Amino acid sequence: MIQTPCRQCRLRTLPLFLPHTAEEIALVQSLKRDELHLPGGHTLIDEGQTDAPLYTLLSGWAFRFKTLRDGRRQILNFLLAGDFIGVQQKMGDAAAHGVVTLTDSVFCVFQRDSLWQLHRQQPAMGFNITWLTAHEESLVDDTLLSVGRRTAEERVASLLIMLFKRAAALQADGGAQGVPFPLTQQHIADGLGLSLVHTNKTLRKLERRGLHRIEGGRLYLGDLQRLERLADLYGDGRQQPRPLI
Amino acid sequence: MIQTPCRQCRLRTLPLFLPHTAEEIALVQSLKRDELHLPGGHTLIDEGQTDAPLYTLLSGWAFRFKTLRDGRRQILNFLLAGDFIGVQQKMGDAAAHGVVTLTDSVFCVFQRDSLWQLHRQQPAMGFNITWLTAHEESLVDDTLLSVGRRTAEERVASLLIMLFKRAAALQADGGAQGVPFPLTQQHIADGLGLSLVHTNKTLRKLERRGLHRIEGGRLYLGDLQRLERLADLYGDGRQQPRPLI
DNA sequence: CGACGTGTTGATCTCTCTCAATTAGAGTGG
DNA sequence: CCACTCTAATTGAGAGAGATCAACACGTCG
Repeated sequence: MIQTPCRQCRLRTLPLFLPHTAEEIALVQSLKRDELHLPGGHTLIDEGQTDAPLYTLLSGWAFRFKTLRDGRRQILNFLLAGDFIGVQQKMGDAAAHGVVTLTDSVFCVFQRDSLWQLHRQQPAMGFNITWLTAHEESLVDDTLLSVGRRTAEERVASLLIMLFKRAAALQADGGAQGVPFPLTQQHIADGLGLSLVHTNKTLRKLERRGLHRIEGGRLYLGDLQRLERLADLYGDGRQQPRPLI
Repeated sequence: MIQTPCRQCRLRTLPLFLPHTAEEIALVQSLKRDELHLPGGHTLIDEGQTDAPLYTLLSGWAFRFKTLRDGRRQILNFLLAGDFIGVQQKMGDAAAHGVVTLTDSVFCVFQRDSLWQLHRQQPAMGFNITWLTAHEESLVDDTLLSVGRRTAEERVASLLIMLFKRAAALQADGGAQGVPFPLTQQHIADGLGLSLVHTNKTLRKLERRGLHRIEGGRLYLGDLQRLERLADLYGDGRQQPRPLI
């Protein structure tokens, strides 16, 4: 088990993340219990699990989801490097959603009371976590708007744009050569409240219009402007810097 | 303008809210800038507004929403007494959603850096706010599951149950005599991603089956068990105590 | 009393779902 | 090296849940 020291965390070098003091980093390091490597397609947290710790996604892709008894599944959002997992459940609560990996992933595992320790010992980090949590909610808000009020074409377009931008922000080249795209069409469907078949047809339609291309596990956007117009997405100054822990 | 002292806040007496120390309450009081009284149907925050302060809903009902350019509207969630408003936008950000009242409402207005002051001076409250924010996200998660994967009947049933439970928790009688229900069918439709007409037909269908009744601005549930089964809602230990600030 | 907001209902229409079948690629074992 | 199996993508056809269009009822209010 290779332990990455927080001080040398690859994520810290990205412009996306806030700088932190040595004390802050040392605190985070002291709370880190383990590093968990999972292959793609594996369960990190089961729906209803009661004892899930706090995680951070160090590398890879994953997603949060909920299901109905008969198996209908809704993906709540996709998780990329730097995202938090498990802030929701207070100690003792059942997880209200499951988490599954899309790719080989590495998670930092934190002890259960980390959230409290962080707040208590470094209020500035606590404040950032509140804000991060609120920001994650706003991602779900966006999806809810899509699923509730956009047509299939609009939904697919906006999802592609969102994922592209998030993934591009984690790359040095900013997505010039496309971004990794490990989702199957079933994941897209479950993320947008669509059926698999209709998702496929919609995707093909957009592709034939030259709006995007998915190939070899990578996503390339053809005409961002046209996609954004289709999705009714505002030019979008939303892409905020997200502090790491 | 009547200023309710936080120490005597009506909400504090409800079992729903956590106890707080005198220092905590004093701090909150010191950060409170104003009290805002709005009639029903009024805008508290415009979509895209950049300078919204932090609010707390002291009494009344409101909702958060987003719209597309052509006017399609999605209600993200309904706000009841005790809810926070505006944690999302960091200072300087544009509000990602609008907020409008459903009934005459009273808001506590807090200065912009309150969130930070709370974290800095009372980390325990900061921690609670993080958790509250995460909890609010889980409400949106629930709605997303509904809108993405439930049929119209299931959606309506689950919304009625959710609102009933939330409203009942704010009442002394726990909803035995029904709960206030200030939504129009258009609000329900916009909260569930349905059309107005179909919402009406679905509502009538459930009503004819004796599952609920809306009358004189109050909601009465006929058969909670049957409604929950219809909505595919789990018995639900979810109703957590929510700390007030 | 007319205008307006809200609720109700019937009649289409259509977007999306479901069912079914086919193709392609990756992996496995003989 | 080749059947065999599995998963993912693709496409057509028919069905259906929910949208849209249109009318009307009812209460409130200026």
